Amino acid sequence: MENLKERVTIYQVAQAAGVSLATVSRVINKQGNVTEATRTKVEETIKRLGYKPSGLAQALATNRTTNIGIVIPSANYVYISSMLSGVSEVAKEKGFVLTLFTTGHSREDAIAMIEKVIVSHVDGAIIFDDELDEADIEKINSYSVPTIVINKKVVGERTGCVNFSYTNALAKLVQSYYENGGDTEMTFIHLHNCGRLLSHCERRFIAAHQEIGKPYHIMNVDDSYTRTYRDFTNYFQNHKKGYYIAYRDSIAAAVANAATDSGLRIPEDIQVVSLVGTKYAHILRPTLTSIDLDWQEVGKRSMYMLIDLINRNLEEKSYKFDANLVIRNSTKH
Amino acid sequence: MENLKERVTIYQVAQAAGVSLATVSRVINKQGNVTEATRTKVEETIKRLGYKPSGLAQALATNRTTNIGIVIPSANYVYISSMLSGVSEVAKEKGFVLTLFTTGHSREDAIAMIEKVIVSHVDGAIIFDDELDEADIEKINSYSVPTIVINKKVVGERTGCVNFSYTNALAKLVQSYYENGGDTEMTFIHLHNCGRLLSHCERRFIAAHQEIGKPYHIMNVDDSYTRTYRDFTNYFQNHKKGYYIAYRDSIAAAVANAATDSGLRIPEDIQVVSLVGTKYAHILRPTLTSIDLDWQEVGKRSMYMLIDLINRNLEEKSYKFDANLVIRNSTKH
DNA sequence: TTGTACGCGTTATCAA
DNA sequence: TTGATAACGCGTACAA
Repeated sequence: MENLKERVTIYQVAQAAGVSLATVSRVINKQGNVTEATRTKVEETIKRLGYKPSGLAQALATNRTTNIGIVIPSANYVYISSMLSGVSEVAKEKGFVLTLFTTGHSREDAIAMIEKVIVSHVDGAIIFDDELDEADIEKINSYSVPTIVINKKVVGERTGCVNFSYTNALAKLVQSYYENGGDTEMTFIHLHNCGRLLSHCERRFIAAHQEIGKPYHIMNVDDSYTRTYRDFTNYFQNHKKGYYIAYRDSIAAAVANAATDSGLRIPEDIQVVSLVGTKYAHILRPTLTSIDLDWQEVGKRSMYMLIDLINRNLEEKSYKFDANLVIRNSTKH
Repeated sequence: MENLKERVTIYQVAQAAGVSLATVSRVINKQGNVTEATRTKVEETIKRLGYKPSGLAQALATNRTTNIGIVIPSANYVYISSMLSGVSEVAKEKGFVLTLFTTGHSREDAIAMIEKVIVSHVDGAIIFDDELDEADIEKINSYSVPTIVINKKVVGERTGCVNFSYTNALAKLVQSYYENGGDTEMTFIHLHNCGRLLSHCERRFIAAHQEIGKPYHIMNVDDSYTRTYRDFTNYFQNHKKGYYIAYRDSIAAAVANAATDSGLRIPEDIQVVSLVGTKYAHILRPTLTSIDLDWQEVGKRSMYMLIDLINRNLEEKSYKFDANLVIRNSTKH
């Protein structure tokens, strides 16, 4: 209420400089039609009074906030912060500021965040949250805030999207595994409530096995390095062979470390794959076979597309990133 | 300009509901003094028209944005995003939204961001950027936006701070190294332009050696896993022993991996320490001796303090986190 | 080149 | 319980 009470307004500047507030406004916005004399006079008083324009009032008057809303899961995953970093870099370059809307695991929460985005008057939004379905996207779209949706195919007048070929890469992985004489059954590590990307992969994993009539396993684990490490350490007491597909590097590392620490060899006894690979996939030892994607690039591209969307010159409203399977030391092939 | 053209205003709701806009405002803000009949009537039209209040106009009228500005380096480090994650969690719990101001490596850039923070009318700010000095903090303070500064001792009427005991932990590390019969010289890995935290540590490292009259090394490296790995791989051709102190996990891992891949043993030949340890310090193999700090907790605490500061009931304006030296497998002791 | 007056979408203070 | 009306701080046609 009172934390900004002494804010200097444009009106006070005008008065102190002996001009009208319109003139001050012109000086601020560097519009022409101001004498060099008055310009310097105004600028001097601005300095002297320590005047800063109110972004709020400017935004209200111009209907532009130079704010971009970004909706992401609150989970502190490396690939998410990489993406954010990419978005942030481009936003900065283009003079935008990012407002963060983090979602929890529930759909209600995600919807509540969408509401906040609408209320917040952002110039555009990037949405990366698996809980939202098309109806929700429709909603934000109906308020005509330009939106780029990540990992969901949806385009519209004011909507574009960025997608990945994860499931294809995964299918290829499964296929080549058996073509190369894979002998033990593959196990997909299921995490509860970990979003659409993972569940799509799981479905594709199952489908790929059904197509070729091979048996497979699904295994439930908590989304935590520590607990997964503990669970697999127990598990490896009785299981000395296996091929495990984990969601992300930390989970895969938990499996790999549990195996190594249990005296099993990678990849001879145990093979591990990380679905969402980050730079840690090649920093960790053994290095992890993973499906790689430059998430920073995903963020950048999304932001570039959003800016084009805002300026109404986005040609291709859909973009697809290739996720590449990179074989490293945690698998035989 | 036109991306929000069809925004429904409170006035239109009032007209459609056949009441005055004051009444609508009361309904929105759930203030009493509204008949149940008119309340439902208004709420119905709000639904029907899909009205959403404008956060901008609300903020302008109330002088409260429910936005918190957070100034952080653009570097995509794990500890920074952990911190951000902590801030974000508390912000969400308390009904605030985060606006991100990322700074580059230059001081000018950091100052420009401070300007933006002031313009943006946030209710408070958390500043975690090593480029800023006290004069800059003074400045933001003079605009009376409540501020929590991380990693810089500065308190004031509307300013608090959160600090760490990194340098103490580092001094202890050096001391105990020589007490335990450390034989090879210690090498501090210097990164250019990597902020105050690192340079403070470096100074403390040097001082600790000078106090006990021991020689030491400073080594320059780029702030990148790949390049550091490459440089050390070359370096280890001619150096078969050493104790290296790196800024963060990735850099330490680069040294450790380069050593291992060059056929050297850790910790027998090469010892490595990570200054800013994150969860990867114990995921990586060998596990890294590091100075640990719960950065998420740092973020949380900062946000809690900021909220208290905003509400004018922050008792202790300075808080210090203990950074703990954790010995793991990358060092002998 | 400069100033006047109105609009942006709310909240809040008074009257009614 | 309601409804005018004045802020909030700024941008901008239009007039001077």
